[in-house]
Amino acid sequence: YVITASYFWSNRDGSRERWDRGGGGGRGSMRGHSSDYDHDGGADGGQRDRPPPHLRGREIGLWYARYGAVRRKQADRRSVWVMYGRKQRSSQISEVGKHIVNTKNSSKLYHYILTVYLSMLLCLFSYSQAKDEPPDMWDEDEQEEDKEKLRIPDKDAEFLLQEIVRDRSLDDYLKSDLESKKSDMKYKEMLELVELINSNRVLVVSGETGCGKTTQVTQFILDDYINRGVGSTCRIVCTQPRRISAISVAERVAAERAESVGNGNSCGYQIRLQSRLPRRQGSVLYCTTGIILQWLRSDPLLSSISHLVLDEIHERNLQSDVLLIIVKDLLHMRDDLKVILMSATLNAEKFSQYFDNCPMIHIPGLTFPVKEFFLEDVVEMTRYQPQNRDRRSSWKRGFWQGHNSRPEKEVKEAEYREMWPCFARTLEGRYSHTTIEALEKLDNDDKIDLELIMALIHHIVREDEEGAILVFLPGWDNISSLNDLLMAQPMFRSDRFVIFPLHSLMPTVNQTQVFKKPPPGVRKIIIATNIAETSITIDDVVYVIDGGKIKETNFDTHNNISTMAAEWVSLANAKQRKGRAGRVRPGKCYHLYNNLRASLLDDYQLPEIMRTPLEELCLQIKILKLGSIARFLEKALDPPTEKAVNLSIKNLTDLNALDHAENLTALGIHLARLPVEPHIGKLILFGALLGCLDPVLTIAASLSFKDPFFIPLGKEKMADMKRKVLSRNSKSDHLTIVNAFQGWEDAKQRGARYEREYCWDNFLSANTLQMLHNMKGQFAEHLMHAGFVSSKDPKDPKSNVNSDNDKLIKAVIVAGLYPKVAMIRPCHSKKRVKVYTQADGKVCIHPKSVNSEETEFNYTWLIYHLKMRTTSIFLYDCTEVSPFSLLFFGGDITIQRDEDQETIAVDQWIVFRSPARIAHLVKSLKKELDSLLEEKIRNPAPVDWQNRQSKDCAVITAIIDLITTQENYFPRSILQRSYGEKGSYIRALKLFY
DNA sequence: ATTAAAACA
Repeated sequence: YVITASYFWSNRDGSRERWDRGGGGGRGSMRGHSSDYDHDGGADGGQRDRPPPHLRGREIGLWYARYGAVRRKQADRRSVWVMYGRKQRSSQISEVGKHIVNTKNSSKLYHYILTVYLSMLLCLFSYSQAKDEPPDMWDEDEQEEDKEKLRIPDKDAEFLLQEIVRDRSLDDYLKSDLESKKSDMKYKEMLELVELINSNRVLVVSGETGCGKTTQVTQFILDDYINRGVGSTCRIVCTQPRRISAISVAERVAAERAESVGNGNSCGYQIRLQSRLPRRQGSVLYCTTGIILQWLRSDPLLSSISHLVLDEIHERNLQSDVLLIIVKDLLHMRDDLKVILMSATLNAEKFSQYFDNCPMIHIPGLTFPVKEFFLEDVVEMTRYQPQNRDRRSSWKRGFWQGHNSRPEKEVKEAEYREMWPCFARTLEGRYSHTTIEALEKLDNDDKIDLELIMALIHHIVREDEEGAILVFLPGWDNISSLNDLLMAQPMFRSDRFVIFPLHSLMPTVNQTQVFKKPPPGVRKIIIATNIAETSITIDDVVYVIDGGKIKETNFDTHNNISTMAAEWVSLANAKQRKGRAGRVRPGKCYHLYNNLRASLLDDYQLPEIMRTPLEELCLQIKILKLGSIARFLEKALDPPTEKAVNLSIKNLTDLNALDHAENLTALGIHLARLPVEPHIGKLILFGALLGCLDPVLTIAASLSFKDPFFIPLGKEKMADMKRKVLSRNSKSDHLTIVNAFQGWEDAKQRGARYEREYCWDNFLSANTLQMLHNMKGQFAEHLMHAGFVSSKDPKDPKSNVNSDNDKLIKAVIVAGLYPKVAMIRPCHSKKRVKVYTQADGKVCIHPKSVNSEETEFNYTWLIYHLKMRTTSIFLYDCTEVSPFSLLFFGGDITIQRDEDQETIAVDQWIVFRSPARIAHLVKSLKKELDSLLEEKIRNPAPVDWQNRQSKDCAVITAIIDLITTQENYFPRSILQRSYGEKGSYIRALKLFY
């Protein structure tokens, strides 16, 4: 059963506030007079639900009357057709009530459509559009408001100083208005939604962003409980995919309820390391999905929760998919739990089917209409002629496509090629010949045509009204090129334009400037990645240029490697991008792909659970005691492949986190408890055991979150240089971060001014550094609870006796990240060294790494964390490590004679030449260390560094001494010989001494 | 054969 309701509450409160302040452009209340009266803008534009401030007395009443009529007309018009289901199939609803509508699977499924009109809700709930901006922008806005007031003192004075005389007609109007709201049928119908929730255990609520489901549904439930006098039994938790949205939604809801967030009020939020909790009973909590997954560890039934609302599940994040599996099982154990799933319209049905065809209710969004154009329209209107390109790009595409794309994509591509001639014929007559020719040319190029985007921007600037332009591109490269192209033209350099590149690595993501509406006559152009699809919302965008591509990571199980490549967007992406143009007024969206391509786009991107390594998830499944990993994951909405699951289990077994019966080992339990992936967890444990906690936690935090460096556009080389300086010749990206972090701590201690200066000078993000700092605290707390350290302070001296020992820190990185090892082979003919891994053969050090141009290494081995295939296989971060660190903290040691050489090898492939006598000594010392570490893992206790007699201390200090001083005993390791074998290039390297 | 998508405990 599908139940469809239409709500007509004002969803544009946010835009109203903006217009009030805007003054500059469009139909602002400050400047509009008559225009506020004859109000098509009342529905589509400026003022939404309050009369303009310059109206007086009776005029206000008249305004309300008129405005109400316009709203109702709008509501009627919109309610006639409710878009429903995939591919814009629509179901007609002729009247309020229940109708049976036939949908796709007509033989199986009939849908009840219940329409609920709630147009008057706008009076009861002041709702405004959820925004995802960082909170700091609000401060800016308040300043704006102040300025605005100063600028137009007479208007304010007029409002303030007017004489108040009793106006009986207004009195009557106000009274009847209030009563009609109270008794309105439509308000009662709102209660039907609540009843639907009360009478079903699972409900799918579908609606586009901007329909208000996130802020309203939770409040409906809560208020219903309170009204029925059972408010104390209601405890609603609503999950959000992003930290910022959890906070901003909680703030909005609190504001609607005239309360502050948290403080034991009715609404609060909780995200990692930050919370403002509401009262325990009769409240709504917004939290990130990960929070719930953590709760499950202490309360597998979530027994105190009455309603679980999962928002934005259509995004198909790893965590929300996992929570869905758990919730589905949880319903068998908790018959009093209510689950509300909130999704975009496009695939809401799928969630309903997953929960045994649970009821669905649809809430139409009320964003402004956005006119869509496709490539053929864009070419026609710009009369664009593509340049002939050299053929190298298509050769390269062909070369990598087989490697980087999923097979389904290739099938789609073939289908596209096959249908192209037919499609081209349908264009004839409707489009000019030059356009069709241009389309054919464009079609043979896989790259996004930035010249075309330039032409389109020119066209918009020339022909269209004012309003910001947002361009979606897949990555840095494109953003940078388009920025250069624009900046090459004097027109765009003039003060009539402001251009913001937007990318997670660029400092612009933190600038409030980006969100501000520019002064009149100035056009804002934003060139962004998909960061502007969901994470960053810029309200005044009116024109969206959708480049049509998006970078997607994937996991290639065949070659066992993560990949990233630009792919065609999904329909969901395209829809989301389009929606970005309709936030303040009707907008336009230009898709840079043709209609044939559009018809072949996937509905959605592949769910994350099918694209990512699953090790961490497997540990979570085990610690939550959810049974067999494979059987659990089979229950997913879209299960990962068996191969991917088995690979993860194998990796965990190799890591000694799981035994062969798939049970958590002692190590596995510790790793599962730490909120990081298993390799990072191991890194953290070793940092604690070897007395270099603080720097190692910095590395762990950075690897599991992100590194704190910004890269300003156009200053890439400068940023590289700054990192190189901070590396202090450590030949390590990881120690570079430690140095940067310590520098920040020192600067911060000297004062806020110095902190700012330090971050600015070194291209560092203070926000990220602060987050890393907080995460370190969380890790240390875990370690203390587990018993590995005696203090929850990462900087406690007892945990940091060896923290100044860089060689030891590098060895700890080996202990954590092994077996992610690469071999360096100096290349004398060329500038750069060559790097190999066992499984991939030749790889490259990513140019961002401080080691990318390094030629003088002390050792021939690197340890890395992130390896990904893009145009080549890159190691994104790496640290040079010594043979002893590999011998002691790497895998199994074998000693053998190999072609008249006595050798010692780690896991058979990291081979060093060494006399058998020394090799056996190393092996037995390693054995001591292993048993000591195993004992420590079984019975965690801080190492007693004071008592040199204790066995712990003796073994560990011996090894630390060896690692620290080995150069004094052994000359530099030298590559002696290497030979290739099937699949793996290099097998042997020998330590010469 | 020189590069960077997003997000979370």
